[in-house]
This record gives sequence, structure tokens and C-alpha cells, in this order.
Amino acid sequence: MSTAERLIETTRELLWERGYVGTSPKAIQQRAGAGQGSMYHHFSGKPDLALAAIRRSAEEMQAKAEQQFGGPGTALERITAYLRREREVLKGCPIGRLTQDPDVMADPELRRPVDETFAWLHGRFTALLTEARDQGELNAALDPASTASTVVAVLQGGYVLARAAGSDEPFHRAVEGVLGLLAGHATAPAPSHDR
Amino acid sequence: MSTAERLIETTRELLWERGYVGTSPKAIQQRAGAGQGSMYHHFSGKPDLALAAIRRSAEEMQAKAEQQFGGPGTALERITAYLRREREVLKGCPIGRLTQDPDVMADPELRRPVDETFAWLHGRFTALLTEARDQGELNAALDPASTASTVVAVLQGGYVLARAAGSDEPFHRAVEGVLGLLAGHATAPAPSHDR
DNA sequence: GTCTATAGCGTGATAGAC
DNA sequence: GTCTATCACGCTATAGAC
Repeated sequence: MSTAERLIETTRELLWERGYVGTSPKAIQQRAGAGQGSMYHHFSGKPDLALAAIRRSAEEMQAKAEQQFGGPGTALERITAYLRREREVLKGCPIGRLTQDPDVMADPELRRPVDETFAWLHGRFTALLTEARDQGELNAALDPASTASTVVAVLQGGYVLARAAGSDEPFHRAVEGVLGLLAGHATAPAPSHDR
Repeated sequence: MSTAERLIETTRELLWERGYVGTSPKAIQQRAGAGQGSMYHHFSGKPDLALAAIRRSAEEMQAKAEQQFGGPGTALERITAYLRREREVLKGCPIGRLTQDPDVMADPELRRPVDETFAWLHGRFTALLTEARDQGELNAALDPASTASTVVAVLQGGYVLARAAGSDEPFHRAVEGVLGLLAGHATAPAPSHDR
């Protein structure tokens, strides 16, 4: 693994653990086992390195989500699979937490990957919920776009509640709660596609 | 307004805007119009002042919530009133954001008010949802405790989505989405209490 | 590419005068 | 109670040797 690679990965970790304001170039260098000069050779400074780290985390989050979204099963089953997927709940969402970092939100370049990731996620959920509705898995009275925002918010808020409590429980309760609400809106067993 | 008062209020503002790590004693003193010596006369240091500020914000959040919870209407109407209440959405939740501050979460004293506020909020919502269920406003199949976590998470996650997008819209969509999900679970018009 | 040395500034806190 | 002076330290970055 190259030095630049190690610097990016280390920055991703520290951004996740301590946020942008709480992460110093020095801390990155020490954990990555790189000197000052090395870091400034590969990156112009803290914002440049953070941009590389944030972009990679955003890509990773989308790729992981696509694993469940593009998997087998009905639309509602794929949504359920995504919501119930294993997560490092107490560490929080590596992208969502950047939202609370004033210096990240103040810089359009750093902010863009965050904005785009949630816009993508919302679009993906809206499409899946529309599919579920059209297949009769979900009540037609529900607005897919609003429900999509609700589902994404439950995950992000679940992380907040879990960290406040110092326990995974509130996160899982929130997820099961929204699944219960969605389940009650099923109108009929989903028809099989192939006949 | 006393100097100590001004210091606490200023700290509440800065904690909301920039978090604990991003807020320096110097910045507090300048905005509050107080000197170094003045601050250290009234408070033992940054953590002590932050504790006073966090406690007050936690109390305020609970008091504001109780305005809607204890207001008129059925349980579901009071929940709706709370969810639709005016908020400074783009500023985020002054308590929820502390959850992302590693130094706050690492200090049991600073962390306690955050933990307690969300525990209280969850309990309050659980009671209201139980009441709604018993009054036939809500499907009996729903678990009040899980649904309560979902509702609180929607608010906290709504703030995250709004800040990511730089717009109030995702917050309001998420709120209307969960109200839509709850509405579909009504089993019958709520009976009047008084006859 | 990586190292060490250095710079200028901010942070969190203390000391002691008024 | 509030002020100014001072401290040791950490932050982000640059310079220049190797």
C-alpha cells in the first residue's frame, strides 16, 4: 500500500472518529506512519487530503447500498435487506457525521460529495418505493418521495440516538419501527413476476 | 444580564454552530464581551462552561416539546403538532449535534444531559403512541416503543438530510412521510372522551 | 519521495495587578 | 469581578537538505 493510499485511508478513519475540525494533519501523519514532508508532497494540505477521503467514503457508501438495492427479492425485500444490514452503529455514518462539521459545510468542494450521496440515496429509495407501490406491496396512498426521505432519515437519526444512548438498541428499534409502519401498508401479497 | 449569564448563552450559540471541539474559550469571551479573567472567575474552564450550556439547552428542548405534548387534541394530534412545529432546520438540533462530538461523548458529565434528553423524549413518545393505540387512533399491531424511536429518529435524521442538501425540504418531506405512514394505521376515528 | 527544522498563529489555562 | 501579561503546547504550513 502506497504512502498516499495509507494517508487517505487514515484520514477516512479519523474523519469518521473525530470529524474534520477534530482531525489534525499531525494526527494523520502519525497514524499513517508518514512524515510531514511526505504528506505535503502528495497533498496540498488538509482540505485536499480530506476531499480525497470524503470522495472515497461517499463512493463506498453508495457501492455498499447498491449491494442490497440490486440484490434478489421484491422491492420491499431489498429495502428491508438494506435497513437490516450489519452496521457499525456506534461509530455513526461516515458521511452523515460530516454534516455537523462547519468547516466541511462551508467549503463547496468538501460538501458536494455529501450532498450528492444523500441525493442519490433518496432517488434510489424513491424508485424502489414506487416499484413496491406499483407491485401492490405498498399502499398507493403513500408518496414515494416523502416516504424515501423518512426511511433515510430513520437511519441517520438512528445513529444519533444510538450514540446518545451509548447502545445499538435505539437504532435497531427505529429500523424495526419503520419496517412495521411500512408493513402495515401492504395491500396484497406481491405477485410473482414470471408467469 | 450578568456576565456569567452572557457566557452561558454565548456558549450555547457556539456549541450549536461549531460544536465543542470547534469552540474556543477565546471565541466565547469575544462574542460575550468578557475578558479571560472574567470567564475563569465564573467557570473552572471550557468543560465546566460547556456543561452549564448543555444542561440549559437540554432543559429548553424538553420544555419546548412539552408545550406540544401537553397541549390540546388527541394523542396523534399532539404528536403531529410537535412534528410540524417551527424549527431552525438548517441549524440542526442543538442536542443531537453534540452526539457527533467525540470530546463530549468521552466525558460522562457532558454526555449525561444528551442521553437523558433523548431517553425522556422516547418515553414521552412511547406514552403518547400507547394512548393513541388505546384510543383506536393507531393500529394495535404497532409497537409503541419501536414506533417512538422511529419518530424521534426521523426528526434527528431530517436535520442531517437538510444540512446535507442545504435546504429545509428533506426535513419536511421526512416528517410528512412518517405522518403519512402513521395515518394509514388509523383504525377508526378517535372517539370523544366527554360523553 | 521523505526527512528535519522552523515559522506564525491559536488554544486552554494561570498569575497577579487593579 | 475584571483586567492584562504570560505560559507551554498544538496546529497548519513552508523551506530546504538528503
